[in-house]
Amino acid sequence: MSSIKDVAREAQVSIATVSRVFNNPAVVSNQTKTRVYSAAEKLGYTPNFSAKTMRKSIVGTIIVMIPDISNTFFIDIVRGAQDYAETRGYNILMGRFDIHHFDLQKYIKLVKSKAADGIVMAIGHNRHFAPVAEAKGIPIVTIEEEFMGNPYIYVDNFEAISEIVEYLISKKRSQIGFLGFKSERERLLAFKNAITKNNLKYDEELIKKGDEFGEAVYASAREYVEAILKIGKIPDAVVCASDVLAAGVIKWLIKNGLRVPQDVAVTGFDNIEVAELVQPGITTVEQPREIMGREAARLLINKIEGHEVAKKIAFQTRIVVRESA
Amino acid sequence: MSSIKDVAREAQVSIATVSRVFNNPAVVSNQTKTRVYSAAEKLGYTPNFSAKTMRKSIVGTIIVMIPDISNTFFIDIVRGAQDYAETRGYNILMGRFDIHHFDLQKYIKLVKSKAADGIVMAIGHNRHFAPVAEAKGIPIVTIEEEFMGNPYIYVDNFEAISEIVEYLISKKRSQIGFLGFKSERERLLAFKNAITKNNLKYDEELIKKGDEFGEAVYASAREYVEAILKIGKIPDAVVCASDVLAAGVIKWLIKNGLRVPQDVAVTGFDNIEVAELVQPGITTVEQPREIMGREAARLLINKIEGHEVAKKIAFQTRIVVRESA
DNA sequence: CCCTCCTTTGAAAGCGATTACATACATAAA
DNA sequence: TTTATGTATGTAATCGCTTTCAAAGGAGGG
Repeated sequence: MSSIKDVAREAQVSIATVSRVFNNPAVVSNQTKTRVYSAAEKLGYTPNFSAKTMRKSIVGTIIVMIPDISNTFFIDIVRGAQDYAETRGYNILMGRFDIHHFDLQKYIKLVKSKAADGIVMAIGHNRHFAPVAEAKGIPIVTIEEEFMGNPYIYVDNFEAISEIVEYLISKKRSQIGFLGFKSERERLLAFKNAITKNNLKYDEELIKKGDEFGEAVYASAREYVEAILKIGKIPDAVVCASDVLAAGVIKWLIKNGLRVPQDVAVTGFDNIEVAELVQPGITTVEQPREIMGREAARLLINKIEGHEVAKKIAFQTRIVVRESA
Repeated sequence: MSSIKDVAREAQVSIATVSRVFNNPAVVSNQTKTRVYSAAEKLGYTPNFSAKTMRKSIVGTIIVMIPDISNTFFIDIVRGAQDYAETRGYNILMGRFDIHHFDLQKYIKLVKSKAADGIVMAIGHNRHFAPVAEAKGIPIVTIEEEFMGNPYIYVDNFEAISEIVEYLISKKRSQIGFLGFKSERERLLAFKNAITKNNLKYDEELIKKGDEFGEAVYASAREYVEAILKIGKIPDAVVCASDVLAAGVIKWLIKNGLRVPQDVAVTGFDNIEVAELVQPGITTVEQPREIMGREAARLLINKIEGHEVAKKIAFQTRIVVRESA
């Protein structure tokens, strides 16, 4: 590939002038500018990225880390972040973490070595991270959970779950079960709180906290339905901590001859595509995922560029009513 | 941040020695090595990425471009690519293209400017790309479709659709409809071919090629079901070009009082999570998505590193039978 | 004891750009 | 005409690292 030197020679100017043409065109005369442009064109010149960032302090790349679940929830966050990053001239490097890949250290290293400028960690609720000494001083923004005092974006789970429970109560449901993963503990706490606040019975037998990761969604829903069928205690509503769980529960209820929502109402969480695709459609809680991604990117980039940023930003959820409840 | 110079001073050696310790430790004595290591540790030294790649020809980053649909199909490809890339020490830069973001040029530029080494384009079937002059000479591997003579990974849609049609015939279905997007034209052609090959009637009224992008899945399925209901010609099976379409079709059939699969069998394509979550589960065609992603990354990285690579690699699909057919 | 060879290290060039500083020339002000 | 000011360009230092080449010192062979 041709370098700035080649262009300089071709255009018969110094390399400084060539550099100016691309970075500060205002200061160079029109005549030279055209000479340089056509030389660059002729040689197919593209400025070398590494050389540039070696002199500049900002690289123009941010890392977005998401858990390794094929969950549209996180994908939308990435999309939002990317949309925004683009407008500020930043690229997105995909990061990942799950039980198998706990690579925070690796990404921190990428930032330290100036391969990227900072990290958005889409943590997900109640996945906890021990502080990492090396992470100090590098720009980080998290989603859903605080991490080492860095800014974060979140939604109020307590309020959301509370709303959905109250919605069910308004529909005359009184025996309400809950299904979620352990990692969604906050949603369970919120559920417990909402139940007792409204003077309903918090029935441990109708509660299940799955232990698993990723693939286990389907099995977990099935086990839940089979368990309540076995003890013969059928709730008139089930609050699920995610839409996929809700879809699974609906599937197994119907398979066992129960009607949704007539016999059992089911609610989800997240409002991903699935919620609309299944029959009956799932009543769920919508979180502004893309916007959360955007905001995370915005905060991060502002931080990178040295501006003062908010400590935390909360977003409102919204109940989307479909047929399942 | 501290540089190689600082470490050199701290360890009382030359910068050349420090560099050797990190790149070619075999040639330096144990004594010096330990001195350098502890100096590096003490100063929190991380080699600067840009400086390094300015001297080396390989950056260690590949771009994976996917269409901007929240489709787990593409996400799995990215995951596969990332899994593999990691083992070779490469990172993934997220690229994107859709009607709104046709940014191939931008990514090509990233490669030309040595911010990345090459591109995996997860094109998707029958999305066509006009050749791009600038793309010449840069390492590219595509998925599902050939592009400018570059290597590509694909599955045989013809065979897959043919198999699914024959499976339906074996289940005594004879009036078979098709629903797909325009972009899935090859699957439609394959469908047509399979129908006529088996001496069934290819009935235009039972075929719908949606025009839309992204969000339109749900509406498209609904329109299809309403259309066949209106003309009163109910097929005994519907082949859908994707699982989300199939889920939508099932939903609307059930809503209109039809039974799946008793009245109408429905098949999908891709075997994404949804296929298992809905009731009835969707009989579909599985593509080895992650593996395709891996292979794409492998081909690309080999190409980047100057090895000879295959021209194209085909993968086998597999029918996953569930309840919907 | 001298010569050769090997191991270990340092000096310095160069990768491709940005940018502070200097210079040259033209123009406006005195 | 002389001086001050501004515009356009060039020179050279610098960013952090890799790598070639050379040199120093020790070990082994004759």
